[in-house]
Amino acid sequence: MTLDEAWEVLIQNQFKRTRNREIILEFLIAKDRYVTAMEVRNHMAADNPGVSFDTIYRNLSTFSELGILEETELNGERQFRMQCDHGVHHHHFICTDCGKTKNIPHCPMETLAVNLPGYEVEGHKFEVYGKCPVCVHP
Amino acid sequence: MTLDEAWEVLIQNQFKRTRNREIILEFLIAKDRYVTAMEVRNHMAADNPGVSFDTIYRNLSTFSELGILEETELNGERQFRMQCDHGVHHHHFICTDCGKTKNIPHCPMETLAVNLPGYEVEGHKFEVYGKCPVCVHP
DNA sequence: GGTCGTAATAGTAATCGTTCCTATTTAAAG
DNA sequence: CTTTAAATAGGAACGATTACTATTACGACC
Repeated sequence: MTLDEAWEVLIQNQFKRTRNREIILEFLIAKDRYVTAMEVRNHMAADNPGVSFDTIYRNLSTFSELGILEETELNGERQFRMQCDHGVHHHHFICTDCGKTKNIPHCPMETLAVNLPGYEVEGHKFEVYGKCPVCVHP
Repeated sequence: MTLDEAWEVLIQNQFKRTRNREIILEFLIAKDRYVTAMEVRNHMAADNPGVSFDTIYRNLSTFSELGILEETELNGERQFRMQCDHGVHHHHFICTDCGKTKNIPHCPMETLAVNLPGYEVEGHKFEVYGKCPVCVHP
């Protein structure tokens, strides 16, 4: 998702255009991988040393709810990355070294739901961890 | 896994037979679902009100490393349950109401690894969330 | 451009789960 | 029974996240 597309969603939902949000979005677009709130804070500190964690978490959560970001939980931390594939359902391989992700378009639920009769499926999580080709050969 | 099987593994690895461990194991066998450290503590308090979280986490971690327990991360918390299927690789449906789990013997990695050329897969996580048949009709 | 109402924020405190530390206790081997 | 190392209690410390409140800033309207 591009910066313009993200702002379009935000403005459509009556959110204001602030410098903090601009910096957060630019950072996430540039990174193109899962980042922590702390990483966002460290990057923001250059422009706004007094930024509050409240601001960071509130905005990241908002972006996530609006589908601008994807969110996961890794090593006991919330992690965020730009929405890829324009919101089309997918999963990720996540490199445990550099954090880079690779899309996995295939979803295991397609072939699995039939095996849960009587159950009401609400969601699922599928992630593959390991080393990406770059990090395999250091 | 039964209590006897768990103790067999522990004794083989030179761990001592303590009352704390007995209570933790009995609790987990009785529950047959993912539980938090806090739930373990609350149950232990009846027998041993002064039990320390250090003791609980240390033992749960030990059990997990020895394959006596399975561990996952749910809602930002570590959760533990008895090893099922005698350690044969599997996944879980987890009921978001009662916490009960249902085994999913099929693993999506069987059909997927081929699509990650050059990548070194180290692990994966696959969980399905929703309501079990009992919780669908309250 | 100025004013106004509300969203957004900074700064800080509080919470929660987990881990660390150290003196004491206990299992179990001799 | 003694001995010794493992196990534990109790509490402090930690890191991530959330909550609170006074202040600031966006942007709609005039």
